[in-house]
Amino acid sequence: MGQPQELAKTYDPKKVEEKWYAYWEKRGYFEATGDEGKKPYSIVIPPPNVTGSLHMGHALNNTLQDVLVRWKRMQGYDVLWLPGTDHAGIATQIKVEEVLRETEGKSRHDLGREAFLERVWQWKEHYRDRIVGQLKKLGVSCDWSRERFTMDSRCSRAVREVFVHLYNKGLIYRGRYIINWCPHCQTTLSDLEVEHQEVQGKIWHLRYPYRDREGYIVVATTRPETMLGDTAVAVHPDDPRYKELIGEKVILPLMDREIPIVADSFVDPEFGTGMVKVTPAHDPNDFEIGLRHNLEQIQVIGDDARMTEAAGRYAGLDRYEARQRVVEDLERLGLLEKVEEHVHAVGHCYRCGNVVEPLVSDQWFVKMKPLAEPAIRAVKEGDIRFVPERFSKNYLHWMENIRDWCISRQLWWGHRIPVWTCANGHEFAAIEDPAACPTCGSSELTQDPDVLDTWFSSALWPFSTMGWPERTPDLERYYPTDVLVTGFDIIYFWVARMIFMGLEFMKEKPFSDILIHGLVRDHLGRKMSKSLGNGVDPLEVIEEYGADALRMTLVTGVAPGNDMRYQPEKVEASRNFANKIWNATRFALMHLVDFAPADGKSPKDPSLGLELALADRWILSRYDRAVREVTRHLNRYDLGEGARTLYDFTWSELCDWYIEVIKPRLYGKEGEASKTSAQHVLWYVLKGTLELLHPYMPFVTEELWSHLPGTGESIMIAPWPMPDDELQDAQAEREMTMLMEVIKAVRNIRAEKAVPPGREVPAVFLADPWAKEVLEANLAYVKTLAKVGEATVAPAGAAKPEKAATAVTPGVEIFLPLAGLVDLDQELARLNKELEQVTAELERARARLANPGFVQKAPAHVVEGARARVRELEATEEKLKARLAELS
RNA sequence: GGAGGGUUAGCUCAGCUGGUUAGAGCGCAUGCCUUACAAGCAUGAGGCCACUGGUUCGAGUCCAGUACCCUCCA
Repeated sequence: MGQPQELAKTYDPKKVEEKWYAYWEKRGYFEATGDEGKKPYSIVIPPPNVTGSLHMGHALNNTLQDVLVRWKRMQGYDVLWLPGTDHAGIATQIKVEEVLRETEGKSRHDLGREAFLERVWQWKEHYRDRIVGQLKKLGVSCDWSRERFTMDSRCSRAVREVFVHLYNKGLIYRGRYIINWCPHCQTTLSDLEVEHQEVQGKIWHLRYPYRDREGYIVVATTRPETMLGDTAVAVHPDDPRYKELIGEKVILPLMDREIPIVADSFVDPEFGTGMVKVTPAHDPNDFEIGLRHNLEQIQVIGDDARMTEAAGRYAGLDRYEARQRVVEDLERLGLLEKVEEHVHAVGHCYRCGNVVEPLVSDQWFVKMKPLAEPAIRAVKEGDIRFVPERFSKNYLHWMENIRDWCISRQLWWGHRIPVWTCANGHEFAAIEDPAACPTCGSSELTQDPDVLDTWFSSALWPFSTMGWPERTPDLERYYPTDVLVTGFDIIYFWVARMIFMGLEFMKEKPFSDILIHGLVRDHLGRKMSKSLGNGVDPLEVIEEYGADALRMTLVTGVAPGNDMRYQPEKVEASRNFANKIWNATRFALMHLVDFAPADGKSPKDPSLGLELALADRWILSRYDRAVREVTRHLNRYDLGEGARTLYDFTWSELCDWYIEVIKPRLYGKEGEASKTSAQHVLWYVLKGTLELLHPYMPFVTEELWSHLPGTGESIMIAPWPMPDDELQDAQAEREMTMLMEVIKAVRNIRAEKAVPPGREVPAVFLADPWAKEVLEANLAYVKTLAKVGEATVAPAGAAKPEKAATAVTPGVEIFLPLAGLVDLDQELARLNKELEQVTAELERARARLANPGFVQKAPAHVVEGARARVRELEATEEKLKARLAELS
C-alpha cells in the first residue's frame, strides 16, 4: 500500500490511523476464518455497558486483549475476538429515565412500558455506535462480523433456554425471603450489588420492660426505627446471664406488643448487652432467627422507605424521621438507656448510592450450591487458572460461601422473566412465548412483570454469543475460549457466574486463563469518577497523542492485577517512542534506496555472502534475545515487561548504538561490501522489531513496515519473528561491550574536560592482548562514536603519553593527551574516586569467593563468573594505582 | 473480624526462576540544533530496596513478625 517516499520529520498519528484501520477491516483481517489448517485462539470481549462512553479502564482492558490477539494472529492462529455490548439493566434504565425527566419532565410510567422500552432501544443504538467507534479508534482488531448484544435475539434465546432449564431442574425458584431493596431505583439488588461503606453512626441502648416482673432488659441497636417491627428478643443459649430469662415475655415499647425472649446461637454475647432485638422483616440475620423460631414478620418500612401502616402512629414518616421520633419518644418514656457513637457498615446501592433497605419480598432465586460445586473444582484442579494466581483465593472463598442469587429485578429494561401464570393459577416457564397454559389450556396468561439481573445474561456470554443452544460451527471451534481479560472488580459479578453457567450448560469451562488487571486511577491515585470530574477521556488522549501512544502507556503502566495511575507525562513518553521508531525507520529508508532485500533470509545465511562486522553480529544477537524475551513475556501474560523489553532494545541498542555505529558504512565510507551488509542487517533487525512491536503499536508499525522494501501486504498478517540460534553470538556481545565501555569512558572524559563536541581528540589505548586485537579491528567505532582522531593502540605496559587524562575500563587503559586541559588535581580526584569504587567492589567479590560454602554449593558458572570478575577488578585496580603513583 | 495487595531514586513505577555492578520514564545538573529524531543527542548527580528476625554459600526477590497505606469480604 505504501510506496517508498520521504517520511515526514515527525510522526503524525492522525495521518495514518484511520487509513490503516479501514484497510485492515476491508481486507477482513479481523475475521476468524475457521481455517482448519490453523489452530483456533479465541477471546470474548467483556461487553461494555451501553450506558455511555468508554473510559480508561475500557481502553486498558481492550488494549490488553488486542495485544494478545494480534500476537496470536501473527503466530499463525485462527483468531476469534468476539465483540459486543451489554444492556446493563439498572444503569441504562436509570440514565434514560434521567434524560426523560430532564428533557420532557416525564417518568417512565407516563410513557408506559412499551414506549419507554422503545426509548431505551434508541439510546442503546446510539451508544452502541459510539462505543464501537471508540474501540475502533483504539485500533482493536475485533471480529465485527460477529458482534453481539446481550439482548439481541440470539442471546435472548439463550437466556430463555437457560432459565427454563434451571427452572425445570428446580434450580430456579420463587420464594419470599429477605432481599436488598433500593428505595430509589425501586428494585431488588443481589448481595453483590450492595456496597458496604463505613458510616459514623450511633448505637442506641433501649429498655424493654418485662411483662411479668419488675424492671427491663436492654437491647442495643443501630436502627431504632426498626424496633416497631420487633417480634422477639434473642440471647445466646449458653449465656449464663440470661439463661433463666429464655421464654419470658417483654413488652415492646411504643407498640405495646408482647414479644418473647428466645435463645439463638447467632447472638454474640460480647456485642452490646448480649441481647438483641429481632426484626425479621428488616434484617437478614433477624430474618433467619425469625424462621428458626417461627416469628412473625412485621413490615414497618415500605418500598418507598416510608413507615407502613404497621408502624402505627409513625406510619407515613420517612425512615430517618421515624428514627428520630422513635428515639425521642423512648427518651420521654425513660426507655432510652444510653447512646454511643458507633462506626458501622451500611449497605448502599451500587448504582444510585442510596441506603439499601432489607425487605421481605417475593423474588426469583438461583439455587447456588449445586452450581458452585463444579465451579470450585475447576479452579482448584487448575483447569481454570487465574493470572495472577492470588485471585483464585478470592474466587474460591466467595464460591465456597455462596448464597442463593436473587435474579429478579423490578425494572423494565432487561430480559423479561419467562414465567407465565394462567387464569387458573398454573405457573410455568417457557422458551417461546406461549399461547395457552400447558396444564389447562387456558389462553388467559400473564407474564411475570419483572426482568432478570443483567448479569444473568452476561453469565452466558461465552456461549450465547457463539450461537448456543444450537451447536454452531463457531461453538464447536472456538469454545472454550483461551483467555478472559477483565478487571478484578467483576470477578464475582461476572467471571464466577460465567464459570458455573459454562460448566452447567456446555459441560466445559468457558475459558482456560483469566487475566486480571486493576483499575486505571488518576494521577493522584484516586479512582476516576464522574462526581470527582477526574476522568480522562481516552478519545481525547488519542486525539492528542495517537492511539499507539495511549496503548503503549497503558500496557507498560500495568503490572498484572495491580492498579495503575494515569499520568500524562507517560503518554508523552510513549508518543516520543513512536516518534523515535518513526525516525529510525525514516533514517533507514534514506539509506536503503539502493538495497534489495533477501526475502526472508537472515543476514547470517551463507548464500548472501555478507561480511558481517562486529556491530552487525552484535545487534543480531541482541535482536534475537529480544525476540525470545518478548515472546516469553507474552506467553506469561507479562505484556508490560514485553513492551519494556522492546522499548529498551529499540531505543538504546538499535538506535543509540547500532545505527550510530554503522553510519559511516551506510554513507559508503568503508566500501560497497560493508555498506551492503550494514543495509541487510539494519533492514532485517528493523523489520523484525516493527513486527515485535506491532501488537502494542499497530498503527505506526504498519505505516513504517509498509514503507520498508520487501515487505508484504500487511504487518498484521506477517509471521511473528522466531528465535534463531544462528544469531546468538556471545563473543560479539563480549567484544562489543568492551568497546562500548571504552567509548563511554572517552565520552565521559570529554564531557568533564568540556572538550567542544565537534573537536576530535587524540587517544592512546594500552590494551590486554584480546582487547587489543578487538580494538584494533574496530577502532573506527571508537573514532566515530567518541570523536577520537589520531589513535594508537599498544600493548599494556607500553610507553604512555606524558600529560593525559586517563580512564581504565576492563582490559583497556585509556589516555587522552589533552595538552592544556589536564588539571592534575582534578585528574587525581577522578582516578581516586574510580579506585574507591573498584576497591569496594573488589572487596565484596573477594569476600564472596573467600566463603567456602559459596565455592562448594553455588553453580559452577556463577563461581567462575565471580572469579573472572575478581581478575578483571584486580587488573583495573592495579592500573589505577599505577597511574595514581605516576601522577603524584 | 477475615482475606489480599502495597512500601525500591525528588515523583510515578518495573524488577520474571534467589546469583556479578538494582532499572525505566519524568524531574534535576552540564554541554550540544552532530545532514533520522530538540518529541532529540551526550555526560552526570541521585537508592539502608519500610523495619526486625529467619532460611540460604548468597535475599530487593523466599518465610515469619512489626509499622503505615490501600482494596475486597462479613
